[in-house]
Amino acid sequence: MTTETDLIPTHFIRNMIEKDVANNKHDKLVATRFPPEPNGYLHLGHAKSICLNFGIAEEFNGWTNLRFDDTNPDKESEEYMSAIKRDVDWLGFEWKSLCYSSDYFDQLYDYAVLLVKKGVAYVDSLSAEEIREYRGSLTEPGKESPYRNRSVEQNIELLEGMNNGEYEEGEHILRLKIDMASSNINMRDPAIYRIKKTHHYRTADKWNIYPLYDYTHCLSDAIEGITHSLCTLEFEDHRPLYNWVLEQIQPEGRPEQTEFGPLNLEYTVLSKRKLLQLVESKKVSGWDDPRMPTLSGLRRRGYTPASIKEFCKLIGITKNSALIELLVLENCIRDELNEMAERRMAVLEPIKVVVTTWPEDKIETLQVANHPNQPELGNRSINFGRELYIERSDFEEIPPPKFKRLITGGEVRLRSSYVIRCDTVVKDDDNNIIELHCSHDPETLGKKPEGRKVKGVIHWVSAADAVSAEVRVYDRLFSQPEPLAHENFIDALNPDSLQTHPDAKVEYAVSTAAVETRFQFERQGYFVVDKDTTTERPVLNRVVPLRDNWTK
RNA sequence: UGGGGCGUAGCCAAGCGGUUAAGGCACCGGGUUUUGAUCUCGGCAUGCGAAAGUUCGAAUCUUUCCGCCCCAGCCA
Repeated sequence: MTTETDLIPTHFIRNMIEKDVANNKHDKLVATRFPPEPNGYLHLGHAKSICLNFGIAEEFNGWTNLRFDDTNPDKESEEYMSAIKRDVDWLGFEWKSLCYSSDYFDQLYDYAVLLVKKGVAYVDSLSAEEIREYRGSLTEPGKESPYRNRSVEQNIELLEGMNNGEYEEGEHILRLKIDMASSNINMRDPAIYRIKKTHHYRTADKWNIYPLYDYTHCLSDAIEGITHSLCTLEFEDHRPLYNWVLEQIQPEGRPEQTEFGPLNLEYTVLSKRKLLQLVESKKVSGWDDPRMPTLSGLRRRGYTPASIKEFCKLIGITKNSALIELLVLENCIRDELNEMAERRMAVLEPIKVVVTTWPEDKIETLQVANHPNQPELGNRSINFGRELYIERSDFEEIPPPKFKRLITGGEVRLRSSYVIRCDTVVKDDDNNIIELHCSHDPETLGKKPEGRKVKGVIHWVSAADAVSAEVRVYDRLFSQPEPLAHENFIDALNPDSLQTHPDAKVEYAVSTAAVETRFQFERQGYFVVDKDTTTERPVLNRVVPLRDNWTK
């Protein structure tokens, strides 16, 4: 007997939080936040963070804020914000408050003035290049800026001037006065405010200066009363700075940062910058291209929220930078759709079959189960007639070994229907197969044929009822398991990641389905109705093929 | 050659000094099957990056070594 707790895998962050709650830390409150910068669409890496942040808070009866870390108006936009909200919502998580770092700009500025007055922040007037030189290197300490010891009055005046737009971008910058010789480069007087005269979509033209991440993030966490600030490993080196700022300012909240390993997935890239590059260079149709690892791409591909959450649960939370096999993701949606999706038949590359033993105008309506193991999903009617379509690849004149489908003179079962035998192959002048003339055995409907075994079963659609559709078969976006290991990841793109079947034949019951309806096309895989679909012409995307243990 | 992390099977991942090192995926083999699917049964680390050491006892503690990742944005 499995219990709820058996299903929740344990990990170091849950262990830590359990301990915190047991020790009455933060009054037993677990408050987290998901803090994306609105500079791109959310992807699977974010899904991992979303599931962790929202999931763990939910488990401990706490709450989670959705916070837009909007401190760099050059790269951010409202389009990204609404896409992010839509995606988090689609996954099924509810945020307690919708927050914006920009809502704290006044407070952040007051804190900055406070730091200047305390003598732990100063306005530097070195150029960006000089600052880089002064910063030293990984092995050499940095040296102090000549502007480091300006008086408080001077610093305040300069800071106000920066804020009032009296200086150009790059002329001055506000830095923390920490330690230019620190072995941790983040502590070598990090910049906390830069002049940027960009219009901000929320604060308009109020500010000429914008705060930087290290300064903004910890304070935003504190202001919101976040208890557990969970982020990825690359911020580990920033934790001392996170704590330093909070100690200086002593805001009410005492959030603590904990880092976990990022998600890497084979045959894809999980980096907003890289994904943006794919979008801008038109290598994909957009952020929601079904090949993209974005949540909107996965959604269009046919993935469900449950399948993505299941994936996040399976991969676990550790401090390893795990590289997950693609099939783990694929199995998640396969398993769900195997349970849920109604079966249909569709022929992607049709070849016509004429059942010569079937009367010209006879139509037989067959009742077919929508699911082999779930009778509650009911039946549907499909017609059998003299002319049918079968898959071109299901017929071979010269069959390879162990071929279980149709061959000249051979028999095969038409799924849910009769056994047919191929008598004649009709070809055109160029030796292309035009159609197959077959005969059926009327004694084989719902019965095994007598005196012989027919081992193959193939799918089909009746020509009279078939609806022409466009079926898009997607494959992995990259042909290399680690695209970023290449000089240029663009070179690792899979040229065959999309194969379109413009004249597929689907049974009628597919053509009436709503966008996002998912089916299993028997023997082939799972497919979803795309938003490009029209009443005249259904468009379907392949989510994932069925498992295939025989080809290799 | 500075700092911060990480190394348990092909891929994830439990394990926190005490029987034969959880589990999942993949893989291999058997059964069922009108989807070469599903389902089902079984197999799959004398070994925990390596080497020393502590201990009656080590994946777990110590030391050294090796490998991989991150950090020198006025990005987040």
